[in-house]
Amino acid sequence: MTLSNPLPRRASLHEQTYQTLRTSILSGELAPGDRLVETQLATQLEVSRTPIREALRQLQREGLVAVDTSGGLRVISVSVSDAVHLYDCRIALEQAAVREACLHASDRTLDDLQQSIAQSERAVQRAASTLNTFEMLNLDYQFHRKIAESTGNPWLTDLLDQVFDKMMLLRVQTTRHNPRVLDICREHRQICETIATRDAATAIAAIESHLNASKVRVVTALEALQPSSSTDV
Amino acid sequence: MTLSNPLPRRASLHEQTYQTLRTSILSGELAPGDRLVETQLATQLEVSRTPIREALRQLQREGLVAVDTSGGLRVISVSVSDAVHLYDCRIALEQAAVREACLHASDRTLDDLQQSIAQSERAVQRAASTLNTFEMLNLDYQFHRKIAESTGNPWLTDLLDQVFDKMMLLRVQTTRHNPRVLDICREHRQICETIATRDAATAIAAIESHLNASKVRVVTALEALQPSSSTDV
DNA sequence: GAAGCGTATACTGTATACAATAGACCCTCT
DNA sequence: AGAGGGTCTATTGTATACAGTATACGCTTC
Repeated sequence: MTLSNPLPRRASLHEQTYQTLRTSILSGELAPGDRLVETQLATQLEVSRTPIREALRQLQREGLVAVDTSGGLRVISVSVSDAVHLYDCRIALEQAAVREACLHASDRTLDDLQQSIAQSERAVQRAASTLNTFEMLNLDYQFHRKIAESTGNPWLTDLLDQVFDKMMLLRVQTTRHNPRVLDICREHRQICETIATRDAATAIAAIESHLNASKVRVVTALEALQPSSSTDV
Repeated sequence: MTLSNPLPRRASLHEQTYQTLRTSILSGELAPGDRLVETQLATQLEVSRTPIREALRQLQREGLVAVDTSGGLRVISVSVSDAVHLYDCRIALEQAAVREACLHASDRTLDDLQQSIAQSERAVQRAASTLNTFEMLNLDYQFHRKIAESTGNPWLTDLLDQVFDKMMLLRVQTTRHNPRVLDICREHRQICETIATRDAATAIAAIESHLNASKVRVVTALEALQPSSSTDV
């Protein structure tokens, strides 16, 4: 008799703490600019400071938190120019992603991609009034992430994850109304179809158009929030 | 009487430890596959385990070390397919970098870039027999990094830094002979000149050509080291 | 009221202790 | 000789203690 599955490993406290803090930041519960105080977090999460410190070091390296002038850590704040810069990075990486997806994605993967768009559409129609911003942004990024994954390039996926995290922060900072949900699903479907044709040039043009439109929308929203920033830019 | 400079802040042990470990990994002193044992590192660096753990968490998030099946940390090992994938990411990001550099780099910055190429050439000619691999790769990556910096996009620079680190690891793994040093400086000069013309399409073509040549060289070298990998790919 | 100083408290950086787990080594049995 | 079990040692995960630094608050002086 052989046992086919090893016993499940319980996630370490440090790992659980990391996930909790990361989700809290990306959902906006810990807001940009908030100071992260080890002793308070340790009390709230009912762990010692050790897993807090270790999780914060990882979040620091990810760029989601940064040291302030007094040595304390704060959630980063994403400015208009950050938004532009992040979109530039994103466009570069996602163009590479769709090009590689045209070359390497299996038919099975493309089917999965189509399925997940359909699921997103159904989820959005069923729950349009109850999905919060975090959840809807997650649907958006999950689509893009699946394309990256379909390239078989884990480094590309990891780099894009970092960009998506910061854009999540940005979008949480800006979104007081729902993104144009059905439009986005339609654009996703269009991108997926161009990938399925295996025509890299068309797919690249489609993703670029999609992201440039998104860039304009987000940057405009950010500038509307911060009139003084727009005059500085 | 006012004092114009604050007192210098000494780097924390955690920060010093991080830099030491990172340099040891990138120089090959801690080799790919080596296990990183907290207690031993703490003894060697004469600090407690705390700054070791914190530094290792950051290196883990950077992807330079990874957890093995038993929960211990090891320096990652970069395979042929990793090499290909990293070059794909690099090409995408560096094409964006040269395009933005054509748009945004100040004339002052371009002069600085030319100067640093000249310095590299002088350093290489003066010390061709004594510069080690790490130092020479550093000169190479410094050039590329300066282009990224000239875009004014800190996120792009950070993403590229991550890619460069892993390629440093890869190159340390493969380099038993000097890279073609003078050829690289000539290619760098050529890239810099195309950026100075502010012609993005030409600059993009130049960086792509440069990186594709490098990709072929490095992948070939890796495959030569690992004959079994080439049959698997 | 505002500014400056002193004190108390809170926070951060680091070392150390304890418990759980992994790995090495030795002994016994087949 | 090889396999299995037990014990010892080393390592990792986590909590706690201590020292240095930052911040808040209260009091005094102008």
